[in-house]
Amino acid sequence: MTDRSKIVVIDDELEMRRFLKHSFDPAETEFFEADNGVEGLRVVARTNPDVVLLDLGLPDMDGIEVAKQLREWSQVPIIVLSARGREKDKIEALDAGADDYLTKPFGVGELLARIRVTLRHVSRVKGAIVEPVFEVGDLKVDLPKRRVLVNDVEVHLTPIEFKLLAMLIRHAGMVLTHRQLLIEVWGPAYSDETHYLRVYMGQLRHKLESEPARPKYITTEPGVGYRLLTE
Amino acid sequence: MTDRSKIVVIDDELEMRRFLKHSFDPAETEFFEADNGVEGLRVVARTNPDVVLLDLGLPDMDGIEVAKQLREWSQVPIIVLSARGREKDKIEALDAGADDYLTKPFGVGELLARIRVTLRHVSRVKGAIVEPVFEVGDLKVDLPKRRVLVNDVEVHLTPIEFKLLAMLIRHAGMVLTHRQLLIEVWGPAYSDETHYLRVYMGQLRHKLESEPARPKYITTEPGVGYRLLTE
DNA sequence: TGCGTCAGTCAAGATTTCGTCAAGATGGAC
DNA sequence: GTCCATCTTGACGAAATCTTGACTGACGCA
Repeated sequence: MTDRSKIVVIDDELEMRRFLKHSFDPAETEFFEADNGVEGLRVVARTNPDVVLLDLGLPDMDGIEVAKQLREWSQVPIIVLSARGREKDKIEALDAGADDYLTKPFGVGELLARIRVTLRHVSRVKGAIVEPVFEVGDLKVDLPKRRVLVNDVEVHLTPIEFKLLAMLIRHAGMVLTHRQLLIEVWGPAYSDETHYLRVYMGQLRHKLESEPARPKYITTEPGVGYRLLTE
Repeated sequence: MTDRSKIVVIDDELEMRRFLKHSFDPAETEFFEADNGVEGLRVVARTNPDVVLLDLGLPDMDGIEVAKQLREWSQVPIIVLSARGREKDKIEALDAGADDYLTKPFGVGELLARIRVTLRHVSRVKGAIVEPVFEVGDLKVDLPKRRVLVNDVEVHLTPIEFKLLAMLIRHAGMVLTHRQLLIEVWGPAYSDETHYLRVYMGQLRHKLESEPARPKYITTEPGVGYRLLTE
């Protein structure tokens, strides 16, 4: 971490953003802010920060939803800062992909210490970062914007199709087993519904491949799963 | 994480240990306990757990000290469970190497959610750092990605072929008996079907060796089994 | 030499898994 | 309520994989 750490704060309260801004040393930290969820996602996509501080009570969308959407294309550590102190909220946030949960009001010292912890994790993980824009052949996928282009023409994907494709992209080049895909996209209760995969892989190929019957991108590993080719 | 997760609890209060023990599903979790710091360090060393739950108020040494000593040789995630709620304690613990800090009393649900978060980190790190790519001669095998290259050209293996090769690689250089291979790949009921091995070793050689009739990699140990040469 | 055992090769079914199509079922917007 | 996009489910031919058996050759041994 030779460079300054980049931090994004997503919170609608101006005072909270100011308070946080003054909690960091500008010599060590680049500070970005957003006052709603949509803007927050955009800022994260643009700045590729080291940590995201996320408030749950946003004007346009729930913070949990922001965390989930972020997790579809980014591994950035998310620390939730919330006035909601109920256990249920914490569990939900953590399971949605948050890395830590602090209940307001909190001490600056503790926040900084918890940020240090997450940065420790990141430095261990680095190398597993995924570019937010995936490109191979005629296919371009901008995960944060949820846009898919084939030959520079936008293609519409349904929610499940997109989730499937995002999962394949996050592990591009690797074989993902039927089980892994089903659990990640449909949930643990669906881990045996391999038929869903056949149907949806077919739909994806139909939308993305020039020759769906002879796929260039999404290949089948018979008896095992599927793989997205990287070149 | 096919196996059960291993959890070590270091806490001097018997009730707390019992409470925690009953919070986990024994089908998913192996549970170890220690009621003081020295014993705790020993248990961690012996069991190599996935998570450590650490109380700060131990009879023989301070929990912070336990965390520091642990960090000298282990990366295992540490979640501190403490009655001390002061910010100073939290900061100290987190900077000593703890990954999270929960103030007693806490809800089981939240604890479990935070454990899930740390396990998520671990599995990410494991996948990122360990790179078990096997290489010998013209043959490259990336087990996690399930990719096999011969002369940098990808070769497709069927599920059984891949399982066989993976088994050989995990024990490269050693002789694996017919029995061992059959039990591992086909299951205990097939331990006498040596004919399967002949057929599949033939197929593997055909796909991997330049001269299948005079194999460089997969050699036969007559009457015993097969061996994958390492150089 | 003749016999039995073991290993390797080949290929024909048998079986499992895939891809495709399309008809309901579902659920949200209006 | 209707309409629309999406998801779920079933049916069936195609493809890949697995199993099985027949045949060959190598080797050791009586």
